[in-house]
Amino acid sequence: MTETHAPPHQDITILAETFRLLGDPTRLRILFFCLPAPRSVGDIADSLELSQTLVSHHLRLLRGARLVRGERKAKQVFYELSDKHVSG
Amino acid sequence: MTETHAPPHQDITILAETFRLLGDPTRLRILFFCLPAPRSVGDIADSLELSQTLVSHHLRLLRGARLVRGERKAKQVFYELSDKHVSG
DNA sequence: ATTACATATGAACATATATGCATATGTAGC
DNA sequence: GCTACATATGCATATATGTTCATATGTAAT
Repeated sequence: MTETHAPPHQDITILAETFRLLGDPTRLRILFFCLPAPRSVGDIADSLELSQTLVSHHLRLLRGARLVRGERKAKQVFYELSDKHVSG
Repeated sequence: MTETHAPPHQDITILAETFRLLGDPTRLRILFFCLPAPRSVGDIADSLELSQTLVSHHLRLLRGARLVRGERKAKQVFYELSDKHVSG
């Protein structure tokens, strides 16, 4: 029985939104970089050779979609993927 | 050993491009609709209440990324997901 | 050939989005 | 308090992108 019904609009919306966020090379690089371990904004910017501002902007979007989580340690904020089961 | 190296630029580019294409609700709906069985352009347009032109444009993008494959049967063109192992 | 039907293509346009610049906010030490 | 460092935010902008309209291409029947 290969019956399949279209997913409800809301699911489609959320799915598409998630894919859209993953659909940018800069954001993907940021995500991969944070995959092994939490990284500070400055570390991300330096390592990926991106401006601090740009990284912050992208992190905001990723945060908004709960793809990433930021934790403050003194002056720095370390970001990690919010789905813990992904990074192990 | 949780060592992870960043994927090469080309892989990132292709991945991001794929995600970008999936990141639009209309295209997602089209893909889900073609998931159970090949569908003609007209069928897609009617069923999803989209203009024929719009469907064609989106199908072109999906074709370009080899996410979808179109086969002509007389006047109609039927589209299916190109990765056969997905639909089974 | 002409007509009808199905799909594709190109141009135009309005909106979305990525990026940079300037600046604000937060944190710690003097 | 002030200064230095790290991150975030708002505005401006150039480019990308989704959609529509008009039209072209392809296919089949008369």
